[in-house]
Amino acid sequence: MSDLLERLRGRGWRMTAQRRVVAEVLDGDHVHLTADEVHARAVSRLPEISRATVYNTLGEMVSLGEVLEVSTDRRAKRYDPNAHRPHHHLVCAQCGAIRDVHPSGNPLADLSADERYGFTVSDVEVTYRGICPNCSAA
Amino acid sequence: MSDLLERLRGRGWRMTAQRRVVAEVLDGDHVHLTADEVHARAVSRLPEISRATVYNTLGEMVSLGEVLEVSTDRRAKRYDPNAHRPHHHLVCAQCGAIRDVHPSGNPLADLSADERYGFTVSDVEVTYRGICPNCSAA
DNA sequence: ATCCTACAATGGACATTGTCTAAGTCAAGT
DNA sequence: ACTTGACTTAGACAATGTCCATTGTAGGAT
Repeated sequence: MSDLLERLRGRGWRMTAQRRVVAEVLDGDHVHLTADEVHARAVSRLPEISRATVYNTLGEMVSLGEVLEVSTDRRAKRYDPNAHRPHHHLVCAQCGAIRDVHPSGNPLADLSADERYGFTVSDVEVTYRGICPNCSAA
Repeated sequence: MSDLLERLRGRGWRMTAQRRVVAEVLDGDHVHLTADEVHARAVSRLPEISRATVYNTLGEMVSLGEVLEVSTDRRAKRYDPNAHRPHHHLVCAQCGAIRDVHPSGNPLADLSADERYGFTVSDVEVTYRGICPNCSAA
């Protein structure tokens, strides 16, 4: 089940109970938990795990490129284990639900040279906003 | 000079010294100050202005649609007085410098129906990241 | 010009998210 | 089983933002 855990193990990561739990909590599709949500779920499996460890572990997974940081709102960062398929995000403006999406165009090509102001542009991040089916029904 | 101030006045905004100063500080092109930066500059003109007032005033200008909130990093929100020309942002990953940009494509059209998961998509926000000329020289 | 009153400003407490540190603990190689 | 350096912990701290009770004031009414 845990592809993420497998990949991390294969990189000589020192495996600890805490790291295992964090990786397991984070695994899955369309998963975008905040650090404190990860911590809350981790605590239910390993009650003595500390907040700092969760933050550290998430940070390491990001550095290793196994997890992406997502900032769809300006509250907490969210962590996306689906790091190996490039994608953007669709966010419900009301309830905050997030889906991974794969738009067809390439926005990098849409930025002309004179709109780059001499920057070396390397990355683009696209966030779609709207209302999810649940919220528009209510 | 202050278009922003003019527009606000024209909406029956109750004009106070504090609001005037905030509007003046914020006016201009490629301006993207954080709330505390606005506060710092406001204080130099009106020493007794409080932080809460700056936050409130910025929030009201955003509600009135005269100023945009921009979240290019996950630290402080930034406020962009250029609310009447739709645009996206180009951010230096190193020093945080921000330029307004106007890409040619329409990313909304790039999101197919089956990638919308039933959402009513109304808006898209694009952030380009790269290194600015200053930082790449250094 | 002065008075009223609703709206605005103040300052300080509080909340949330995240970082840091010093000390204790443990995984994994030998 | 030892040893060691990496990991974990708890809690203090920092940055950003919100809230509330109190005080002040802009602008209309008199």
